[in-house]
Amino acid sequence: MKAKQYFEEMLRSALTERALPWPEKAVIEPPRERKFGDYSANVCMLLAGAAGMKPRELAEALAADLRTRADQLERVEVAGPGFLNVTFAPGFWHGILADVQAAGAAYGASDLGRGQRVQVEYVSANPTGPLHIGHGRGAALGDSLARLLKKTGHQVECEYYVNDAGRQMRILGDSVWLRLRQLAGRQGEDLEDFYRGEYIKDIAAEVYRQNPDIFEQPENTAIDICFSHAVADILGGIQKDLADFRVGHDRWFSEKSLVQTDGPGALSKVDETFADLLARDLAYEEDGALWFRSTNFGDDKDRVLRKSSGELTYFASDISYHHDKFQRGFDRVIDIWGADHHGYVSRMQGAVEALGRKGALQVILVQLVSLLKDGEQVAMSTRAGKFETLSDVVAYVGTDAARFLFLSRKSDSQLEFDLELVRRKSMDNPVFYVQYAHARVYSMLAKAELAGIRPASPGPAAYAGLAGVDDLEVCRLLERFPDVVAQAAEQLAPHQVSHYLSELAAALHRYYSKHHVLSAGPEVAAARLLLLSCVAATLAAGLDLLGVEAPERMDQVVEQTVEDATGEAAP
RNA sequence: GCCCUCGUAGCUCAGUCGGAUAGAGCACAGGAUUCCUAAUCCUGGUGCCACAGGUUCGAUUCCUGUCGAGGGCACCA
Repeated sequence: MKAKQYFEEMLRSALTERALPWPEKAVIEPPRERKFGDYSANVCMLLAGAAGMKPRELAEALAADLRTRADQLERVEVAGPGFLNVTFAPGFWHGILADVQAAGAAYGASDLGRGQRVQVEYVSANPTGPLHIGHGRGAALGDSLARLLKKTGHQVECEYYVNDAGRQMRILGDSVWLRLRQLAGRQGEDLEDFYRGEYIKDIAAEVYRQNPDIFEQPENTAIDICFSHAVADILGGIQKDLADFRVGHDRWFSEKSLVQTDGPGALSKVDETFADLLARDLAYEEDGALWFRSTNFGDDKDRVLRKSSGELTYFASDISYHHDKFQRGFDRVIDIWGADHHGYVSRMQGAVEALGRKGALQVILVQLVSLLKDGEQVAMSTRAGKFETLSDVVAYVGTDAARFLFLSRKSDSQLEFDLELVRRKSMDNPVFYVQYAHARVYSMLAKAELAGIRPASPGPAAYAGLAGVDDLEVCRLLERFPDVVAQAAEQLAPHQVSHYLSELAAALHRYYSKHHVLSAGPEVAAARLLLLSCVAATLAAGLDLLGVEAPERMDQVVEQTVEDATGEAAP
C-alpha cells in the first residue's frame, strides 16, 4: 500500500471516531524538510474550529490516536502551527522494493482513468511545409501525455488533423504549379502569397519528372496534379520527421472528409453540423453568411461559419471535426495548439458546449520555442536559417536530448532551446545525467554477474542489508513515483516526470559514490543490487513516459548522436 | 482599447487544492578516483518570489489594480 494512502486511511478513521469530517482542503504530502518526517497533514489547522480546540491540541489528540492504531508508523509528531508529521517504519519502505520488482516496467501504473476514452490531437500542422521546432515541442508533449494517460488507465487515441482543404491548399497547388512553369522556362510571375521554400521547387521538379506531359493537360488538371503530389510529399515528410522523433499518431484525420459528400444530394459532415446548429437556433443566416451564436457562450461577437462567398471558415470545419470526435465516443478530448491560437480557445470551447459536451474539451497551448546557438538567437523566419526544421534540429542534438528538454518545462512558458547546450553530452544536460544513472546500474549488474553475485529477492534477508539511512532514502524516492505519474497525468504536465527523474538519478549517483556495492560482501552486495535494480526499473519506466531511451550502456548513446550529427554539419 | 499566458538566485527553470527557514541545475571557487564508468560525488551564497492592496490561522500560490515580456482580438488561416 502507498504511504500516502495508508496515512490518509488511518487519519480518516481517527477523525470519524471523533465525529469530525474530512476537510475539503486537506493535504497530505511529503514536507519540504526531511526533519519533519515522511509525510505531513494539515487537517488539524483546518478542523480546529469545528472541533472546538486549538490546532495543536487537536493535533496532539489525533497523534495519540494514530500511535495506538497505526503500526506502520514509527513516529507521529505535532509541529509548527499544528502539522501532523509521521515517519514510517523501515519495514514499510523496504516493502516498496517488492512492489517495484513485481511491477517491473509497469511500475507507477494505475487505474485512475477507469477506462475513460480520451483523444489527444496534436501537431496537426498544415501540410504546406516541413515541421519546425515549435511543432517538435507540441509533438513531444502530445506523445508523452498519451503515454501518461495510458499508464493511468485511460484508453487513448492520438490523432493528427490534416488541413487538406481550403484556401491554403489552393495556394499550395498554385505555388507548385508556378515553380513548375518557371522550371520549364515558361512564363510565371511571383504571386503575392505563395509558398517560396526551396522544397516547393523540389516538388515541382519531381512532378515534372513523373509527368513530362503535364503542359499538355488543362491547367486545372495540372494544378490538381501539383497539389496532390505536394500534399502527399509534404505529409510523407512530416510522417517521417515524426517517426524519427519517436512520435506516432493512431489516425490521420482529413479535413477534406468533412467537406466531401458521398454522392449527389448527400450531406457532408459540415452540412450535418450546420443543420444541427440551425435546428437548435444556434446558427442563423444574415447578410448572405451563416453565423454561429457564439455570444450565447460568452464570446463578444457571433462568428461566421460560411462566408457570403460560399466558402467555409476554418471555424466551421473545426466545429464539425469536434462534433465527429464526440460522435466517435470520446469522453474527453485534448487539443494541443500553438500559443498563437489562444484567441481561438474560448470560441472553440463555446462550440463544444453548443454540441452538448461542455467541459469535455481541454486545450493545451504550447508556447514558443526560441532557438539559440551559443546564446544567440537563430533566425527562424528566414529561408537561409539552417536549423528551422525539426529534422535538422533532431539530427544535430538527437531525439532523446530534444524530447527531454521539451518535456522538462511546463508547456505554457516560453522555452529556450540552445543547440550547443542540448547537444553537449555533459552534466549541464540533464538527459545524459538520467540516462547515465540507468546505464550505471546495468554496468554494475553486468560486473556482478561475472563475479557470481545476483540481486537478492525482496524479503527480510535482503532488507537486513538495506537498513542504512541512504538505503531508506532511495526507497522513499521510489515510493513517490506512482504519485508523480498520477499527478502528472492529472495535470497534463509531463515535466513533473522529468524533474522527478533528475532527482532519482541524483540519488543514484550519490548512493553509488558513497556505497561500494560489489566489495560489500555477498549478502549486502546482493541486497544493494536489488535496491539499485529497482532504481533502474523506475528510471526506465519514467523515461518511457517521456519517450526517451533508457540505455544499458552510455557508448550506445554517444554512437547514436554522433551518427545523427555527421550528416548535418554545423552552420 | 479589450482578452489570454507569463514575471521566482547572475543564467535556465521547478515549486503539489494556500503550509513550516522558497529549491534544483548551470556558471564561479575549493576538494574527492590503489576499488563497481569522474558523463560522477562532496563543500561553499545568492533572493523586495515584478510592484501595491485585499481575502485568512497562514499567500510565491487565490482576488483586484499597476508595471514589464510575449501572444490574441477578421465574412484570415
